[in-house]
Amino acid sequence: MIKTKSLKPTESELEILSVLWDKKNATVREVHEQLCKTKEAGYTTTLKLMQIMFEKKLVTRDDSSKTHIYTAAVSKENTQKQFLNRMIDSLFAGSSTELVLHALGDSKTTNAELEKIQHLIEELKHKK
Amino acid sequence: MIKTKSLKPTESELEILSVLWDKKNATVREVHEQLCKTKEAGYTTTLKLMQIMFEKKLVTRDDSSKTHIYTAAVSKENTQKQFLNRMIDSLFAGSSTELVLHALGDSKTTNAELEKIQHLIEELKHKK
DNA sequence: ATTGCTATACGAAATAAATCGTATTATGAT
DNA sequence: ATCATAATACGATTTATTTCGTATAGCAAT
Repeated sequence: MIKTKSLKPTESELEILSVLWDKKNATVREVHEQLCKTKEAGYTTTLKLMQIMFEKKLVTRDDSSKTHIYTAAVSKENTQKQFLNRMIDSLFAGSSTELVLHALGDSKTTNAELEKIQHLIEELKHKK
Repeated sequence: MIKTKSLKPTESELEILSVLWDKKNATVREVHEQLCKTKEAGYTTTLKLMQIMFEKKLVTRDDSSKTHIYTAAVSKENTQKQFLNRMIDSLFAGSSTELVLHALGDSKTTNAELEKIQHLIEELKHKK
């Protein structure tokens, strides 16, 4: 088992990671443009954030040319898992089922999606 | 629709809320004892936190006697919903299905629980 | 080479969260 | 009434996070 020194991205870092997951890799400017669509932020703020993330090793970068190119260093899957688990522990008494019930109960999930979930559940049941 | 001025509890505040949800109401000491089981913290730290939560109206309290009695002022359900939504938005591209798939895929959910979820899904499907 | 543009580096201020020490006050037992 | 105990109040410090101004450097066009 790999020691995944659980680095916990902050909210802002998460936003940046999302962009990087989406684009595979991007410059500070590209990330910044993307963020601006939803929130208000100065360019140097984004830059600083990404530099800090680099120090924390949340991202890597290619600095061979003047304009650096950033890439997420943590996988979306692991990060999702990490947040999910934290949430399940702190809010759902450790029961992932409770979380699922809430997530579904609330939402306007389409039938197609519900069926997708049903399939997964069938698989899981048989795997036991 | 009630204006749910989205108060966002911090991690520490969430831990305290959990105790209150569990116990219905409790003194600072009771909350503190509970927290100590899992983490390290000074009594006055817990006290201060709860005082701040009182100012933020995350909790109410009965201060008619010297030892105040605290009660959660936000419901577990709403708080769960709020965090779930935030998480779905920021990490699962707005797709609650994706979140559910992850939550289930990862875990050692029992068959009984899986069936519980299946029932809910059936209900949801027919409600359309 | 100088100018103008765009980038990074870096420090420092502003804000938010968590922690704790000390002062004060209420209450019950002597 | 006095004392000991246990509670709250509150301010100060520390740490984390976010924000941004300013300095500096690369690069292309003139």
